[in-house]
Amino acid sequence: MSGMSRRRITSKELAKLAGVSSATISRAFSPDSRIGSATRDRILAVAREHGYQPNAIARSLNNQRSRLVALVVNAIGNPCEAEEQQLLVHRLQARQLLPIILCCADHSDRLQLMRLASTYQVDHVVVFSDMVSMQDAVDIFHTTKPIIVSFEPLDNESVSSIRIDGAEAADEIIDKIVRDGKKRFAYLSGTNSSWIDKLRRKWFADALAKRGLSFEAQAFGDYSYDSGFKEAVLLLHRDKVDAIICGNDVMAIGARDAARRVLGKNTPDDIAIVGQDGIAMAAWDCNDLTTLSLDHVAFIDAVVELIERHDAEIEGPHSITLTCTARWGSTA
Amino acid sequence: MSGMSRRRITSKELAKLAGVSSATISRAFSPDSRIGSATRDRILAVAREHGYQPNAIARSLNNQRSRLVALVVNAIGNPCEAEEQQLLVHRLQARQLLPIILCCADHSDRLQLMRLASTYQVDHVVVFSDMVSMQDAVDIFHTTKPIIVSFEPLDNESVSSIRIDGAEAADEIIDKIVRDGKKRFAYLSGTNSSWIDKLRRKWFADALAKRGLSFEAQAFGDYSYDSGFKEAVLLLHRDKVDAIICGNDVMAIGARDAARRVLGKNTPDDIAIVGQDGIAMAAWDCNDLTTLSLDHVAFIDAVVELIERHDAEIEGPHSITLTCTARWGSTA
DNA sequence: ATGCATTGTGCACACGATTACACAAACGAC
DNA sequence: GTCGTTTGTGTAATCGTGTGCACAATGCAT
Repeated sequence: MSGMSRRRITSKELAKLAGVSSATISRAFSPDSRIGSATRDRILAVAREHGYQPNAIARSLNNQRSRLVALVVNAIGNPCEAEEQQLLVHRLQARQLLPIILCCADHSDRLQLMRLASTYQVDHVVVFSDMVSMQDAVDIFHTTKPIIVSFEPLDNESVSSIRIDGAEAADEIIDKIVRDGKKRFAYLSGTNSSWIDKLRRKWFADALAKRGLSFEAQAFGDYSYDSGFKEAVLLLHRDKVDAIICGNDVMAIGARDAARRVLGKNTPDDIAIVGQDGIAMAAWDCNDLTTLSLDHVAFIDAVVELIERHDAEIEGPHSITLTCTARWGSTA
Repeated sequence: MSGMSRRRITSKELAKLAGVSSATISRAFSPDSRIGSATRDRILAVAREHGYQPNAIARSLNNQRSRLVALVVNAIGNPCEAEEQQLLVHRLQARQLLPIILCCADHSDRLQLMRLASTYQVDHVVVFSDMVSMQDAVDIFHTTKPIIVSFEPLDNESVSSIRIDGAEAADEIIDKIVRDGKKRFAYLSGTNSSWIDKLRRKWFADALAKRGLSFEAQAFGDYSYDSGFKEAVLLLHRDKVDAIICGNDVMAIGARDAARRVLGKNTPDDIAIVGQDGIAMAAWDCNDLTTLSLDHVAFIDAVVELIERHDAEIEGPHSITLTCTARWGSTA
């Protein structure tokens, strides 16, 4: 417990101190290896005394297993992903896996960043971001056996994926809004054209089509409050819509604020606003959003299940489908 | 570009393919090493063709430098830290450093988690969380030379830190509220008793004392909207306060909602509510919070500066002080 | 032509662990 | 007492790079 020693002690040095060979040190730290229990106890005691812990970098090199997991995300701050990230990080930590965050803000260095991470021999890759092409991810991480991804289903033997189905819930929501008398719908996308965005838009477009309607206008934001606010002003003013389906909850809050503040219109009477994701903030009293909600716990359960399959070296990709539900607030 | 090769190619194999020794391969990838430029170009071409990239794990073992950075945080979702995390991650990535997230939710395994990370020979440690004692961090990471931390100043030769000063801004805010006629103040803490919480409370307590006032009540939340909501109900109802200083912005939003919803009181006339952090959400139209704001960019600049000093092996700890400012909204 | 500095490359070892193999000791069965 | 099995430990190779040292080749000045 001297705490002052600058350098980390190595297994060979500890071996000398304990009067054994370095192989025995290693065995003392591997639960299922042949070693006398007296020897193990003595070694662990000496190790504790000198603050020894096996070097995970060296172990990874030998093992061909780093216990590192790359998480590819759009952003850290944005709550639409944050809740899932938080859950996943906890689950990984419980399994003694360490998450490396790859934050892919702008396109230029996304690939370079992923290449850097692949260099660290990560055991798994979870792609949360809809900004990165799955094909790119596969090309870069092809060495790490199959890849765990989410959202985008890719016909590749080495990719497991999670599919999301919100068609039914979207239908319920559209049904309610149409019955409330709204006629002119707009879709406010979160990205210019990502796979997940197209999918979500289709759920609502299909529900409208079923009733002989379609989107009168479409706008593109960037998943942020500010973009929701700005685009909503245009949609309401220029396109005279009375219902806006937003790509996520944060933009929906921005749109609601814009309607109230700039045009003096209130939900749900003058205008209907719908979010997507079902983040905690959407349920706050000041927001009370109607939203197409995904069960985050179930989602992360699915991710963890895929990772466990991968860890157990079960061959072949696997696909899990989750269903969204409508969560009702006072905005639609 | 076959993309089908299961195993990663090694430097020795590439050496055979390029007709050189593995040492030369290594040199081809090190910018400042003695190697013929023709040889380097040829090697890089062959490397690209076979998808070779040097193994960072092996390099780290040899280098004694992992280029990994441990980020110790309270939570990922909570916006009060998220903006800083996001900024820092980008800055680290730009320096080719990979962040490992340690999310310290409950106390039980915090230390174990940090020990696990220290095993990976991280080059730097940034402690954002006020839930972990700096002394623990120092004990665990003492091998990674000095530690980069934030907030808690610790008298330790191996710890650099960032100090935050919000006394003056707190004084401004209290001044305004007192001039508005508020008399009974409460402080709503974010944690039971963390170092940063005590510090922030003191800024406001001092400002009150200067005017012959003090906190009439104190409550403890957990930095969440729900805890802000719940505690505010008690403070307003039971303790009849008319001003609440909150430990962060999210709790302040919860408190504002509680005042409005449960007791029908509005800011700033009936009651004053103040947040801390200055997150983007606080400025949203629906919130418009008065808050003690910290310049996140300046803060992360400071963190990066400390990391750079550390990387350059400049000896000795260093301390940087940042000043908060008052950001005015309609809640106080 | 000789001496010396510079450049380019290979050899071999180090980094710190894990693990197949070998071997000694202990043990039980007959 | 002998053989076979189990148990515990050491030896040495291995994981994939980086790098000090040695050495050949080249360039340049005299």
